[in-house]
Amino acid sequence: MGYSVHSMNLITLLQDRLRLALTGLVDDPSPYAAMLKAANDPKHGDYQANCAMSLAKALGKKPPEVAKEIVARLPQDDLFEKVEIAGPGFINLRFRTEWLAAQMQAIALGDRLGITPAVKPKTYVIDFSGPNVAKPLHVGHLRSTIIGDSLCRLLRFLGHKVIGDNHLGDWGLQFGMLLHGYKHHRDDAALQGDPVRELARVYVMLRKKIKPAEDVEDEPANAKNYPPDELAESQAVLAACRQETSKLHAGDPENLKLWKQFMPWAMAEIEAIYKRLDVKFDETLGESHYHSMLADVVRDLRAKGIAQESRGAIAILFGENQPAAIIQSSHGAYTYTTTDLATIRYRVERWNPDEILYVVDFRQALHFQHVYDAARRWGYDQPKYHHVSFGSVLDPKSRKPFKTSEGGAATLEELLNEAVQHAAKMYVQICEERRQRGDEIPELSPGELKQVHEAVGIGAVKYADLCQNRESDYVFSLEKMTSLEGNTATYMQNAYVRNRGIFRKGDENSELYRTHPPPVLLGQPKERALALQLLRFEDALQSAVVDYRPNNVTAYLWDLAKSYSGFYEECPVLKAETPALRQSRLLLCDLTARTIQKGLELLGIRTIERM
RNA sequence: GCCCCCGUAGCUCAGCUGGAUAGAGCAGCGGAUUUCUAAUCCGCCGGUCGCAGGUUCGAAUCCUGCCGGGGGUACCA
Repeated sequence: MGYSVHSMNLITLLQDRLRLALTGLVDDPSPYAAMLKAANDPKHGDYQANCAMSLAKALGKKPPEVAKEIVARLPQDDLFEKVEIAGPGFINLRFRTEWLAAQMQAIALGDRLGITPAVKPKTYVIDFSGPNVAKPLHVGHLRSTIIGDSLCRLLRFLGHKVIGDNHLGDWGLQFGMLLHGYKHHRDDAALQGDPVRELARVYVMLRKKIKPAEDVEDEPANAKNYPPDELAESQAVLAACRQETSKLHAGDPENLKLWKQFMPWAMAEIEAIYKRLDVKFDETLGESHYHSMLADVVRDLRAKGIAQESRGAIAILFGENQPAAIIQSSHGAYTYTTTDLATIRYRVERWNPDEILYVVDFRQALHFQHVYDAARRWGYDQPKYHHVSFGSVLDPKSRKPFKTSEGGAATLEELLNEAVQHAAKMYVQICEERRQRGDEIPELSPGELKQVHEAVGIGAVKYADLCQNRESDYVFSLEKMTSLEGNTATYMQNAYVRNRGIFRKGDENSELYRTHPPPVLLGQPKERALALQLLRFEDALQSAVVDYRPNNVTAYLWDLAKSYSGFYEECPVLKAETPALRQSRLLLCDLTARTIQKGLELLGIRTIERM
C-alpha cells in the first residue's frame, strides 16, 4: 500500500485538510480550520471538527447543512475510514487503521520519532535559574531551573536555536553582605576548611541581623516590633553592607579582589547541583557582566527621553498613577531594571533573538511589564518578550511558600538527597516484596544501583514540578512525588524498564525494529489506540512549546502510559498468535519505549534500562 | 486605595483561543487477576466548576459585579 508520510503532526495535517475544504466557503478559513480537537470519546472518532456551528450563522444556513457541505469538500483520499456528522453539527473524523499502521512503520525509522525540525527555526534566549550566588540554592530555585531547562530541550529538539542563559545574581547587596561579614565576622579556621560553608554561615547571620531594618523600611510601623537598640544596630549593619556594595560597584580594589575570590567558592556549590540536576547553560552571564554598561544605558535612555529625573532619581514613567521604574537611585545606584535593559540590548546585539523568555516567579510580573515596555520604547521591539511565570512551592505545613533566608528550611541539596534516599528505601521495600513472591530480582551492581536511585529520586522531584500547570502554586510532598502510583516519574521510568524487559526476555534486538521495521497490524482496538496515541507526540510537544507548558508533555506521557497499559493487558507480545503479530507488537513496544524515553529526556529526566 | 492572579470531587490537581454526559491521581467501596513485573486491571462512590447576573444555538472557559485567598504597588532583586 503506498501511503505517503505526510506530517506526523496530526493536528496540522487535519487542519490543512479542513482549510482546503473551507476554501471557497469563507474568506479566511484558518480560524475555522483551527476549531479542531481530539475527540474525548472514541465513539466520536479520533478527531472532531467544530467549525460548522459557528460558520452556520455567517453563511445563513443550518449547522448540519454546513457540516455536510464541508464534508463533501474534503479531499477524497485514503486518510479517513469514516467521516460522520453528529449532534448539532460536529464533524467526526476517524483515520483509516491501515494508514495509522503505515505511519508506525514510517516513524520507526530514524531517531526523531517522525518529528521533523521546524521549517522556519527561530532563535530563543531563555533566561532561567538565575540564583543569588551568595546563598545556597533552595526549593524556590527549583522551578525556574527545571522549567527553563525543559523549555530549552523542547525548543531545541523542535529545531530552534536556543541560548540558555543563567543570569546570576552575583553583584548585588548579597555580596556587600559577604564583604561586610568577611571583614568583621569571619572564622579563619572555618574558612580554611570549608570556605563555601563559612560564607553561607556569614550570609545567614547577616540576613538575620538586617531583617529588622528592612522590615521597618518596608513599613515604618514595624518599628514597634523591635527593641530600639537592636533596630539601631540592624540599621547600622545594613548601611555598612550597602556601603560595601557601593565600594564594590565603584571598583574598590580590595572589594573587587575579594569578590573574585568569593565567586568560585560560591559557584562550585551551585554547579554541583546543576550537574546533579543535569542542567546545562549555554551562557552564564550574571549581573556583574553588565555592570560596566549600566552608565551608558542610563545616559542613552535619558538622551532618548525615555527616562527622566523624578523625585531625585532617574526613572522611566508609565503614565499617571502608575508606578515608575527606577533605573538609577537618588544615591546613584543602578537597579535590576537597569541591568535587565542592558541585558536586552546585549542579547539583541549578540543574537538578535526572535523571542526572549524569562522563566521567573509570578511576583515579578510588573517588573517585566516595565522592562518590556521600556525596551520597546528604546527601540528593541523586534524580539517577543515572554514572562514565563510560575507559582510558588508551598510548605505542606504552613501552606505558604518555602522560606529559607531566615530559617533552617531545606536547601535544594538536602531536598535532593532526601528524594534519592527515599527512592533507595522504596527499592529495598519492593525487592523484599518481590522476593517473598519468589520473583527473580535483577542483580544490579552497587554503582548501577546508585545510578538508579539518583535517576528515580531526582526524576521524581523534576516530574512532580513539571506536571503541574506552572502558573499554579503547588504543595510540596516528597511522598506523593516518589509514589509508584499515579502520574509520576517513577511510573514512567518503570513503564520504560518493563518494556525493555520484553526485548531482553524475548532475546530481541530492538535496533532491528528501527532499521528494518516490520509491517504493523492494528486488529485489536488497544493496538489501534496505542498507535494513535504514539502519533500524537508531536502535537503534545507543539502544545507544550506554544504556551511554554511542559505539563502538556507529562499529560501526554501519562496518556501514553495508559494506552500502553491497556495494550499490554490485552495483547500478548512474546506469546502473540503469529510471528507477524509478534513482530508488529514488538515494534509498537519499541516505539512506546522510545517515545517515553524521548519525552522524559525533553523534561530532563533520565531513563534506566533496569530497575 | 489602585493593579494582577487564583477559587473545579474529601485531598492534590488537570481542563479555560466556548462545544457533545466536567476529567485524572490519591483516599473510600466492590469485583477480576498471580503475570511479558519496581507500575495490576475494571467498575462504583463522589461536583450548584466561589456567588449573582450577562453575551449565545451552547459557558468551568468570554464580559460585569460581589465574596474569599494570594501577590504586586518609585529608589532591594
